[in-house]
Amino acid sequence: MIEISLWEQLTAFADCGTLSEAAEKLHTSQPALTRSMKRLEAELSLSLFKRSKNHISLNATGRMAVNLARQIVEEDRELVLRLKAYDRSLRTISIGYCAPVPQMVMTPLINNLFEGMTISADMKEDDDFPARLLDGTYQLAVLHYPLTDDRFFCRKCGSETLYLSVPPSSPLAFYPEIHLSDLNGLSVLLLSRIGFWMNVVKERAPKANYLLLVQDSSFMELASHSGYPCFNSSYFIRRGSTIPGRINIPLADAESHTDYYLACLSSETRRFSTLFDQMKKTGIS
Amino acid sequence: MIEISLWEQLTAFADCGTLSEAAEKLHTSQPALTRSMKRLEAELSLSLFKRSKNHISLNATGRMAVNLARQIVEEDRELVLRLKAYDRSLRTISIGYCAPVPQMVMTPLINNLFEGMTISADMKEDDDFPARLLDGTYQLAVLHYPLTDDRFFCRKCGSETLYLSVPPSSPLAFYPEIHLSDLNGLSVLLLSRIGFWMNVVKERAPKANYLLLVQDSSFMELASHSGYPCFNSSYFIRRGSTIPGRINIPLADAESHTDYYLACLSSETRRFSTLFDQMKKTGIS
DNA sequence: TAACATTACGTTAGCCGTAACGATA
DNA sequence: TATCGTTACGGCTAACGTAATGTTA
Repeated sequence: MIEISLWEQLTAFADCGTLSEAAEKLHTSQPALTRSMKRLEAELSLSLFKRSKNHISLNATGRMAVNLARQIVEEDRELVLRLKAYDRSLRTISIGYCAPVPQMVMTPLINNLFEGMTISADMKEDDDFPARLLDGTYQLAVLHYPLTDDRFFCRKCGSETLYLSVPPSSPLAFYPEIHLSDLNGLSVLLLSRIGFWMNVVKERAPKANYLLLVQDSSFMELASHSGYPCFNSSYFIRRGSTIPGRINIPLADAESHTDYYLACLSSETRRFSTLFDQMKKTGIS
Repeated sequence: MIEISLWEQLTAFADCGTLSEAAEKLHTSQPALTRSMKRLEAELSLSLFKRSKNHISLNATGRMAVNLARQIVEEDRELVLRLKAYDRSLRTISIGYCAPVPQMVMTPLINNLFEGMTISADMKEDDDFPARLLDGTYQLAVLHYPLTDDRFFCRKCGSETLYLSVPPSSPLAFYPEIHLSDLNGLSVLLLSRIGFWMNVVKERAPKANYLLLVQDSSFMELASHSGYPCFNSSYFIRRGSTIPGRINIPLADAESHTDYYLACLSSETRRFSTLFDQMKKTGIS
């Protein structure tokens, strides 16, 4: 069995061209390399080099050995990385959220159920969530569309409806319902981290002037003290926590309502079964 | 960079279940293994084992590590084998012959052209010769059918016709030509190593009683001193070296005549170009 | 003469095996 | 009490670095 370090020294020599240079690169001495290469040849019972009195170079077998050595050295390196990634994955749960409300609802639940684990949450458009589940970036995903592929376990876990929030003084306040396209040309307050909702509103009202706010507090302040329309959610309205002095007007667009779906890999169904159960009971609404 | 020996010791432990048993299997001591496994964990900065005071077993990360370790240990082992095979392939030319005459003609040529190399020759039915060229078992093949696939370089290199050889006293001697099927029911002398010809005669005269002889000398002795029919070849007849006291009768079957084709991998065309040239000039006939 | 590979040689660090220890079933 | 894993310790060898040697461009 040939040790990785020998293969590594061989590839270093191939990269450098001379033993001296390779020795420097490897932070070792030239004689040490000479001996290693001889040891390698001895253990293989193969000649890998053409030697003249003060020059050494690879022969055909040696060149092939370098090709193979590069592979196994790289594999050894990757093995360590994969193992560390696996180990980390045992201690962390990464979740992709397509919208803020599911995260608000689920975060305390998950912290409770998987105590001691590191929880990492992403919020973004959920186009690639299936791929992220497959490649292990996420262990859980909340999407606004169901996954039917049987590599996944997927269940509906709630729904949410968007409303337009305006002061009673606003011209929009007189309509019984509003189309998102009515916002074109208007300035609209919007939180920046709202996942797939961002796509919805930008697609339906592309010509609105969106005032993007990173912080909730800034958003609330502006919403409370200005006349700009903004969005509210059935989740907050249902809980009576609306923006002071504003009314919520239904949106006519079908896209303003969505169902949410919780998904994991089929192979991990059992690991997350309690979470799925709880979400079925409580649900997002 | 983790050395292969450490991975190897890990897999040995996984196979054996206890360090003591693994130590025995590896012809080393138990404390040595304890230290190796601790060193492995230290170099990875990962915990791979659940330890109680007098028991040690793999944790989840450890089990994953074993899976990966098995792979790389196996790859290291295979690397050595592949390298040795490659080295040997540089010093040897393996040739598949579908019949004895091409071998007789080409052996001196090849020994001459590739002096110092080990020449290894196979003789057998040439069904799988293309596959053998592709997988590297053969560098050259002589077939009785052409290869049109452009992964191969293939040229006609001669032909041969089979005759029936009988004493003048034989009842068969009166026919101007004979069908192989006429041999059904008769005893026929046959050399055992005749490649694809064996299939030809056994297919055309399946009910003949073939007296298989391994050695040329035995065959010649019996052919000279018995009345059993046997086969002769245009190659020998053309050179006047027929069996004493026998006549050669043409065979009516189309299969009694064949063309020979010399083939190598397209990628090796240049390496063997001189041989192809010489065979084009001299040819088998 | 500068750069390179190899050989010689003294040193040392790392690994091993034996022995002792502690824990468990 | 037998088995197992860990720790301690002393010894040894394999690999190292320095220095010297020889060769080539």
